[in-house]
Amino acid sequence: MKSEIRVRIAPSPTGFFHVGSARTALYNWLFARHNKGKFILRVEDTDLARSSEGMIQVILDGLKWLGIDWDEGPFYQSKRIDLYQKYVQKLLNDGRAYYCYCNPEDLAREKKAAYERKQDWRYDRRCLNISPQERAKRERLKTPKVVRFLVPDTPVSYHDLIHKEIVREAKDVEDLVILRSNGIPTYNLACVVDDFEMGISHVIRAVDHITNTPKQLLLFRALELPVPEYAHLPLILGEDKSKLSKRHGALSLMTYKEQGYLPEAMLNYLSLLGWSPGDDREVMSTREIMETFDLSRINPSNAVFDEQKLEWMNGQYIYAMSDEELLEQLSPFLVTFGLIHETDIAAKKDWILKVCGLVKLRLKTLADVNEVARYLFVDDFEYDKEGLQKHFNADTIKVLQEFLSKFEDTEEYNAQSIENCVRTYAEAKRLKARVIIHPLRLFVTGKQGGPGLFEIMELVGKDKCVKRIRRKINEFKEQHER
RNA sequence: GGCCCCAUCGUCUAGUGGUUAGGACAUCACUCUUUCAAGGUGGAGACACGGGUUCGAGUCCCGUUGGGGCCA
Repeated sequence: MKSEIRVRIAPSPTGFFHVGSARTALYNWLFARHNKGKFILRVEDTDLARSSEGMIQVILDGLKWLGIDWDEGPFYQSKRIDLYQKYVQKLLNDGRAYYCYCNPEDLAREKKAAYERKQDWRYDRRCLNISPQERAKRERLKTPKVVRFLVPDTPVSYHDLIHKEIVREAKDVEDLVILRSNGIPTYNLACVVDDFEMGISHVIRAVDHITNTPKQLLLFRALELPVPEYAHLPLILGEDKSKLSKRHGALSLMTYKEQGYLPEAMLNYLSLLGWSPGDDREVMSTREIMETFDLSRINPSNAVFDEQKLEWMNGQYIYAMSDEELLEQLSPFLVTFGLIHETDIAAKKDWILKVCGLVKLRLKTLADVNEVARYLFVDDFEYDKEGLQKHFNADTIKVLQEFLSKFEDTEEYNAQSIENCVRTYAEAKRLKARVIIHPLRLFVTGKQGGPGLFEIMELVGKDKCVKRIRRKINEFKEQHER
């Protein structure tokens, strides 16, 4: 019987959760759910100076938004320092680690100088065989000391689930620090201890950690602990093709939420960035993705985040929603853009539902509603400049003025009656319907395009339509009477 | 400077020795429409390069180039 699948994500709280970290979380989660395993959340916050409650919250919020739930944790490394120290002590006792009294600034300087001379630099183990007298002296002077791992002189190799065989020569691994002078463990040590303690079966992380893996493997071996499987995911790159970082502010997960992207669309898009189901499916439900997901179908090469495709995918999801669902998702945006008061939403529900049906196809993001449908809600909207050039002239003003009087006289008021009114008027005047429709649309909506004009006018309401048309007519007259 | 990872249309990808190299986004044209979108149809667009291996390489091996990453 196969033992339980247990995976984790181990983000460090930087106050920023970008789509790359989100994708790593997603793949771990998909893998766990697909295999009926456990997904564990662990916060790597040993770098105390840089983490805070708020920064951790950003990550939790991001995961919750995407609908990624975890089975255990969050565990905080900052609360497990004693545990790590115990393991460090064991390595020390076994002669697999040693104290190093070197001044970090000195080493950094040496290293920098070496790089400037275009030379490689590795720690030379100068503290490994320090004399007892020297050691006593340093201890007496309370010289800060770190613990270094004594890297064995054997090559390390392992089978990466995505990259196949990976081999690393011992000479290419330096004696890494595992415990800082302040008693805080470094990343690699804490990671190994936790992966063991938490029973992690598969470490699925981004490829920028691939160089840490041999070090961790050596640590596992020295500690005589079982080793998990490894899968190193390709990186998500920004448009400049560099690794995602704080610099790519736009690629913060929550920015997408604010811009009106749906979590399902984001999840779907992210799932396809580095993985594919093997056939031509693209728009897939989370369940479908979960069922199909397989580590063996991950593409090893880095991928550029394509915002346009995300937009397209989001549009697909919006279009697939029912009017009721859309209303729900859209409401906060309507309020934010000042299109409606929160308190009026319930009362106007039926009307908004109709609006949803009308604009659904034209929304790529929820935030697009302000641009696409503003005129349906409020009177202060912009008039398309090019449209005005085309239709804001004496001829159309004359036509619309005549039309307006007919229009005001109509008794019934719905899309059908409006259309009848427009078409009978056009026929009577031997005009093509579009000669009226185009300027009419511009005057009522400020736009040259959009949903069917008659449906729009029904939703805007007769009074407002009349008011808007008249406003434009008067404006024209004022400009030309002088 | 050392080490590591990667390499199919602009972008995301399918391809696992024999394919007219397939799909999606974006793009262009046509179509539909009162218009804009969406849709439909069609077009343009890729195996980085050089050596091998093989009857036959996008597919396997080596090198070059390019891109990316890591080095408390």
